[in-house]
Amino acid sequence: MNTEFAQKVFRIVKQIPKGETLSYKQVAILAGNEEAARAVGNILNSNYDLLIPCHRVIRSDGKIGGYNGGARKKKLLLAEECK
DNA sequence: CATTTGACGCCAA
DNA sequence: TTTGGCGCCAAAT
Repeated sequence: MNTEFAQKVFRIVKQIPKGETLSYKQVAILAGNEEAARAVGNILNSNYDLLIPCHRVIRSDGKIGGYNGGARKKKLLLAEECK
């Protein structure tokens, strides 16, 4: 990475409270690039950081989207912590 | 260095 | 409402 954008993305996603979910677009906006929703997902995927609750980041459509460990697991994980 | 890829998003049929 | 297609960005090839 080494890019400010990626850094912001990580910081933001890390700060997502338990039970909260943000869309890639929202993260992109908070990161400073509203039109970088795609890049956000790409960054999380390329830099899967266990310190980052990327499972809290979903699509703006409300769909789960993708996940390194499987979208299914991600959904279950969210349901479990949102509890 | 140029091109493709991909965990997205929005608009038009 | 469900598809398809286009546009966007950063990272990987």
